Amino acid sequence: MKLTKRQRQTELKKSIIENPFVTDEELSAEFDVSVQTIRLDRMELSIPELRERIKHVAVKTFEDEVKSLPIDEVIGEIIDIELDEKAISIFDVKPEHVFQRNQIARGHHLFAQANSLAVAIMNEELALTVKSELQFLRPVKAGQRIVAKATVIDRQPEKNRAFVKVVSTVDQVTVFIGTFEMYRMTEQSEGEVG
Amino acid sequence: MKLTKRQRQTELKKSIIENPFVTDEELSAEFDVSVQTIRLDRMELSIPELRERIKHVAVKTFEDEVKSLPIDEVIGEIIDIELDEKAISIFDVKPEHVFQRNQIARGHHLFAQANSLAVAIMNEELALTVKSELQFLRPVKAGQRIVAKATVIDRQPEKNRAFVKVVSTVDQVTVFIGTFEMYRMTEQSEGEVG
DNA sequence: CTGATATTAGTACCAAGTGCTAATAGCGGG
DNA sequence: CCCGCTATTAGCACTTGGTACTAATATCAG
Repeated sequence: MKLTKRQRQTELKKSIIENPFVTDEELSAEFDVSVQTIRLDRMELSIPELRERIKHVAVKTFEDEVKSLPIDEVIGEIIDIELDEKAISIFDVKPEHVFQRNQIARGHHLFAQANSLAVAIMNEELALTVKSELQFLRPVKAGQRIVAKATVIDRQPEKNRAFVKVVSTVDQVTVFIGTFEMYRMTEQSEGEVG
Repeated sequence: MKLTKRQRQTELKKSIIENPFVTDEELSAEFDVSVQTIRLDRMELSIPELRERIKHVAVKTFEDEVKSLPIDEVIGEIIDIELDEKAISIFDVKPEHVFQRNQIARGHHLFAQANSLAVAIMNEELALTVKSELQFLRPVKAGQRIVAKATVIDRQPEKNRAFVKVVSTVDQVTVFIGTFEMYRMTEQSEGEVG
């Protein structure tokens, strides 16, 4: 005996999920039934035709790509700054900043907020990050607001260096700590850093 | 005057890149030419038909999904991966990634590439970064291609930890080194990390 | 005015379907 | 053994979004 209708439909579903690019004709060969039977099965299971399945997959990923573009100019909004001393910025975590699977913010957004704040605090035309140590203490989820507070903890003007500590909190709970060794870039030495 | 052939083809290319789901008929309306002209244009530009374009997008993401890791959420493009061992990704630095004043890439892009590669290499549903140490050795400019190589240097399965080292180079010159302490997220402990 | 290029029109054909009708197969109960 | 039911198969017209090809027309430049 070939397979009961029910069994075949179960397997059909699996097959299509596993490989959405399969045609009715290929499925008809796989299950040794007519193409019409496959089509009836798809109808009963509400499985769309090949082209619609492909399109669906494509639209999904296309939208994902559009979403994953961000990280543009300034990350977060600076709400207070005293150059060379301290600065505060806020960053609202939105759906596009988190892992889809568990809604936890991806690390580079926390880093980006902290790092751009460290850059901003430098009273300099431009500053570059040289070294950094980070601790991701607690996961941050979509909908939460991260408050990052940066403080200049050490200055070495002769070496064009400054050290900045950034503590990020959500509802007064520390979620991230980063220390940044910053290089003050003056106009005569644009090329190298290390 | 409508548009020259050349102008139209340039715009056509843009239109299709922006929205690969557009049909020849829609394009013919957009540019006020016949469907045949659109088809000739596509031929000259070697742009495949709608269904092939959609399929291409779908196949791309489907293959990514089959590898079943958050590869679709990686910054940069993964060109080689051996789960739990090593991985390589490339990231092309574009104008939107650099400081306008001196064309140097912002640090968080280098971090994002390295960190997401560290996440991808973990053979795990989801991994989170716990700690990280970074060195920005040389500035990277727009137009350059960063090659990041990640290696798992230590595993502590009992603690759900792994240590990943990422070295990023431009033209064989090391520009960035990062070490990441990663937390393997298993289904029973979803909540806390620190 | 002649040629070359660009554009449009029209036909036949294809893949992978939908939607519909109709025929047939297999089996179980009375 | 026939009735009724479900399952399966077959066939046809039609759809989308094209390809491949031929032929006619438009436009412009020398």
